Amino acid sequence: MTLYEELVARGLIAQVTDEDEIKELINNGKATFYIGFDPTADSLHVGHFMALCLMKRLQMAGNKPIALIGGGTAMIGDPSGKTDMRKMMTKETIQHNVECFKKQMSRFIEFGEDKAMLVNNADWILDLNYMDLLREVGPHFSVNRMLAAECYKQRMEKGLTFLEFNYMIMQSFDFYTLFQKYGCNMQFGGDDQWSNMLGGTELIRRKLGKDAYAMTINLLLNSEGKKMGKTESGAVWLDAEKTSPYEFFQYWRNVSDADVIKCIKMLTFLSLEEIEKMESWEGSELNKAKEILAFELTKLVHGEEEAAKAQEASKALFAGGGNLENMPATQLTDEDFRDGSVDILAILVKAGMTASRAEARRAVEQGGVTVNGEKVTDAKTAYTKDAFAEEFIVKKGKKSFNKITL
RNA sequence: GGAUGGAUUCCCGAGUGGCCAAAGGGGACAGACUGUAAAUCUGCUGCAUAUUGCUUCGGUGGUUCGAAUCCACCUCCAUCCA
Repeated sequence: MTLYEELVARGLIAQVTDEDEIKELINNGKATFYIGFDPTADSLHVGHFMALCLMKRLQMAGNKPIALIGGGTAMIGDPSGKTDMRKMMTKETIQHNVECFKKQMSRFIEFGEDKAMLVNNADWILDLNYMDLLREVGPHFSVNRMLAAECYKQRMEKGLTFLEFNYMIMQSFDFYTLFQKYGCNMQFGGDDQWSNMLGGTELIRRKLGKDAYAMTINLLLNSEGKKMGKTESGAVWLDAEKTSPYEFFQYWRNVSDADVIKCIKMLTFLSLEEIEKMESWEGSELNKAKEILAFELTKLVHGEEEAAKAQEASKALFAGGGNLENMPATQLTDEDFRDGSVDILAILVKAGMTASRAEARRAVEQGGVTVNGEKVTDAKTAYTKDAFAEEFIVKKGKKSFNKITL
């Protein structure tokens, strides 16, 4: 099976500019391709992870990857897929994020001579001269056509500033620059990047009369059509400090039936034969597939050891028995004790299980809180230090656990 | 620059002087049912040392016994005209 065929089988490919040519290039390791990552936060998320996996797959087939960090484009903010204007980030924040991205990326992709290359578009975007740029690339963009692009269409109702409007031009300029500097002939990205990427291939064709190609991968959407990798409290981060391996594991353990196989195909490196077997699983059997998904992903992101720990903790909590060592834990301090005791509400808040005492009270009143398996019915229930000498496990709802220690 | 319409709680959206911590829907959270899934039903949804107090309807001032609601100025957004 060729690489291209595998990508298709995994449901990764969304759109391509020239299928035959792209097949020829990537199957034979002749592509030098880039994927852009705008440092909009201080950690990568699942979407980035997918792109990095793609990079790896292509690299294994002999293609040359360039990871581009958008230290320059982040100054503008990509309007694609956004309904509202983005807050402008300060230069300091962007710089900080760039550093975080670099660190995290090097965990997934090997950079160096004859390996992958890491570049930052701040290096060529920041020093651009407005007039020079306008004269150089301006004539090659038709405003009429840009406005018709899908990524701007959505914004025509809500409003689009000139700043954001320029994003496509800068991204195109990136491709144009990499093409000349490093012979980069392909760009990959999420499907929401399609119009921006086409801008680049067009610019290269018009300015240099050469062909460059673009290919987008499907966004990871759940069966309801929403982007995956998001929770109520924000994105599922790859940084263990922001999303613990346990939380990360749980996120994937809890995907809905309809999405498991798709996630395994798109995100893991399990062989297609193995996945094919899982596709016949039905009903509660799918739970096995979810466990595999959660374990494989946690392993890729946090390493095998952390994945095993997370799995163990999850088993202990949900199936009973097993090792409780690795469940989320909270340590109380003297300040948490008032007159020698802490009440249950304070514990829930301290453990981050509820946002406020009022919310904690509601959970207790509705019968959603247990301590060591016993339901707490009175919100005034308080504990002295002695209570924490033994194991003290609070459970809120069905899935939220925390071990409380002194 | 001009005209018009807007900004309400996590989101959408009602409310045009007291009965407003603010309808309704969505989401989130909790309960039942289940498989750590989905669907469905029920409850719940500003905060707090809690028969009360405090903060919140874009911002700042003002009118009033009392303002999300009235007035002034400002900021931002949309549509049309330039």
